[in-house]
Amino acid sequence: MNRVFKALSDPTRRRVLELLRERPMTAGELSAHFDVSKPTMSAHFAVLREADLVDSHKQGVSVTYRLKLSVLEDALLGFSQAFGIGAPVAPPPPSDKGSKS
Amino acid sequence: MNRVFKALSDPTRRRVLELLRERPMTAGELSAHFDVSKPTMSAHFAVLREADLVDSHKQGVSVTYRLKLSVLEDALLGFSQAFGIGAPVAPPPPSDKGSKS
DNA sequence: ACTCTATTTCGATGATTAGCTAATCATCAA
DNA sequence: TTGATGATTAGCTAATCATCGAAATAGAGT
Repeated sequence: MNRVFKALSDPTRRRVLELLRERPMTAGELSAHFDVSKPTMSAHFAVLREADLVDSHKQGVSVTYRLKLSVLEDALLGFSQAFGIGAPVAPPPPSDKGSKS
Repeated sequence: MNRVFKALSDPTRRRVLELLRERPMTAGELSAHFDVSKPTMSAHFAVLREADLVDSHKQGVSVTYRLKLSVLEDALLGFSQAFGIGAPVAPPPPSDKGSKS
């Protein structure tokens, strides 16, 4: 859990997570959004992987990263609750009937 | 906001915030909970102050630290919402019946 | 004015981190 | 097999960080 907060302490990594929120992306695709070298981005990815905030799988020649939302959720919500902040809404069931998004 | 996450990235500082959640405490009182030197604790306090997560005021010879919950709230909730996690707690205390401070 | 006590500031040190370039690995198409 | 492309590893530097002991600052009480 410390690793999660450590991972979140860098703006570049937070931004990566935000990008990944939309859709899974490859390393190169993600890197294109930042003004740093590929190796540097690769290191950021490693930190995020270490924290279990993303998973990666190789597809042919490229590596696709995917956000593990539940891990982020658990860390943030867990911490928030310790402070009485956050009566977290149940993430999975939007408890809405009929309509879809 | 980056400062907040940086501040949160250290376990000692997170623990300090948790202690402060219960009640305001003096620097010495807080330090007694940790196995590090006073100067080190003082540095941690400075980081928390920088992040605006606590405020400090001197009372006689000692310094009392108080958690600024709303700042922590805004940071955590703001970030969480960007991910669709957490429909946070009800908005801050709607009525100020204490009218203290 | 002196002397406690509480806290912070002042260097110093070892560890970690983000960044780079160059090199390497892995996959795929000729 | 060669060549091209995507990604990571290796090796480095500079900056930041957590930590310390010692010294400086600030009140309170004598």
